[in-house]
Amino acid sequence: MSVKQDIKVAVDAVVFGYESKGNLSILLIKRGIEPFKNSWALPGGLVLENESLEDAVKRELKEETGVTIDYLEQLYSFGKPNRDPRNRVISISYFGLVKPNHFTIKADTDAQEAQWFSVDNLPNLAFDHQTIFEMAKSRLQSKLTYQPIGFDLLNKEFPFSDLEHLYTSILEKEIDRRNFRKKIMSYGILEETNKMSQKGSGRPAKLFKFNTTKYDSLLKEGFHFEIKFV
Amino acid sequence: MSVKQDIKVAVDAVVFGYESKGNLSILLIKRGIEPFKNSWALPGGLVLENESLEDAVKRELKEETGVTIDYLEQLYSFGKPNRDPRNRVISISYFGLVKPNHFTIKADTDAQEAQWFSVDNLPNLAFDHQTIFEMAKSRLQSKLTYQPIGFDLLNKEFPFSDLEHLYTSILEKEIDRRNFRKKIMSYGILEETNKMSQKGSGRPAKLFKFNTTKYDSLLKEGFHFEIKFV
DNA sequence: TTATATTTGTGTTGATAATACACAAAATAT
DNA sequence: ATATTTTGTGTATTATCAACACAAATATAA
Repeated sequence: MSVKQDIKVAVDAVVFGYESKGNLSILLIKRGIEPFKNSWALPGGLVLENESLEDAVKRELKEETGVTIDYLEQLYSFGKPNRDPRNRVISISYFGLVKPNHFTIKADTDAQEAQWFSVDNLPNLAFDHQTIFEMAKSRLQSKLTYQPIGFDLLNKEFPFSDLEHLYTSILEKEIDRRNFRKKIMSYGILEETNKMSQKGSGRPAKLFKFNTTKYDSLLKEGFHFEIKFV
Repeated sequence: MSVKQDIKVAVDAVVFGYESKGNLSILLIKRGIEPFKNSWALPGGLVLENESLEDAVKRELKEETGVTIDYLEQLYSFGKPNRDPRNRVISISYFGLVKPNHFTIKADTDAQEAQWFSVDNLPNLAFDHQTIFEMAKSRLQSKLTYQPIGFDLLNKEFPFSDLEHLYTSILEKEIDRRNFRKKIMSYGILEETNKMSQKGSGRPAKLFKFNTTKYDSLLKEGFHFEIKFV
């Protein structure tokens, strides 16, 4: 019983960016063709015959947005028969993070419009992209608590308070600043630089950087990153 | 630049079963055709045009093994260009659990051979199925610690020690029996029956059952299941 | 220039949860 | 009847979590 199968395979990416003072955004592109022409959608597209899924996402992101991705992992695969009105398309979705110094959009010739949208002010999204976004947001929230991915949303050097604000705004919870700092510091994965933050109203802050090497070596010893809240 | 895409979409399932005293197994089928003819492989196959991914897994499992699944979730999608030597096939893999009273294999007319294999004595697997299995095993190990899925590997009523052995053998770690029991009991998700285990050499044990309703209501109050170890 | 507002930086204490630890009771097998 | 296996249970110590407030450094406004 061999059935001729005609299913298209696409990838889509939910790419998060974070700016100081609680502004979490994702990258969207404006569709140039039907269906959902002129709607906003997640960047992505069909996988080519000879590229891996991850290569496909990276290529599409480059073509459509020009943004350099700092962290990428597979999210989930969506395959309901009618998620695309034309024909059957299954989409393997990816979860990405971008540091602020990589925010700049330079779309290729392929260029539809690409733009950052604050997550709490999203336009209507094409296809089932709203569902995909929601899963990505919830993945982001839960990952923050057991993996130090927050640092992939901050520049290499950052004041400690940026990390605080990142956690409170993304998890939508208050934290005790002293306990939070004590906890993070106790892990020894932050390295103090001798620089200070410049701008800003208030006392200047020391800049820290995340020490990847240290984190990796701790992992090998069975270290377990975990941030719980009130 | 529209490229004609010809990629096949398949599903595969890593289905775990657990028997008393530390025997963790997965379901495999013997392939009837090339490539990898007569090799063992994960149950699965091509997705039909009009069925969802999850329906496809369930159908394949029924056709190929006849086993009733007690827990099913998506695992990961594998899409390297040459994972199938014939043509490009991406596989959406699933993670399943089966209670002992559903172990019996009754393969359909479709029937290749199907069989349970102890996880520490697996044959060589077709395609990249070894990789898929390893990811599933590691998912099982980590899920055990933060979600009460162990109960989907036990019959409805079970002696407490079955749960103990399940944890120690799957996580390959020793536990303190008293502390483990104290912890699980403190959650109030186990209900005591008035039955006792019969067979077995040693003191008979009370039988418990997992109270799904209670667990669900606790979840709503922000309850967080967690089992840590030495 | 003085006062006000904003943000950074820091310790201690009490409460809660995790860990370490051993032996008697009930059954089966010899 | 004796030995073996498995179940069932409590306490004391230690580590972690949670609650809590104020001074120092700078920018802004009066």
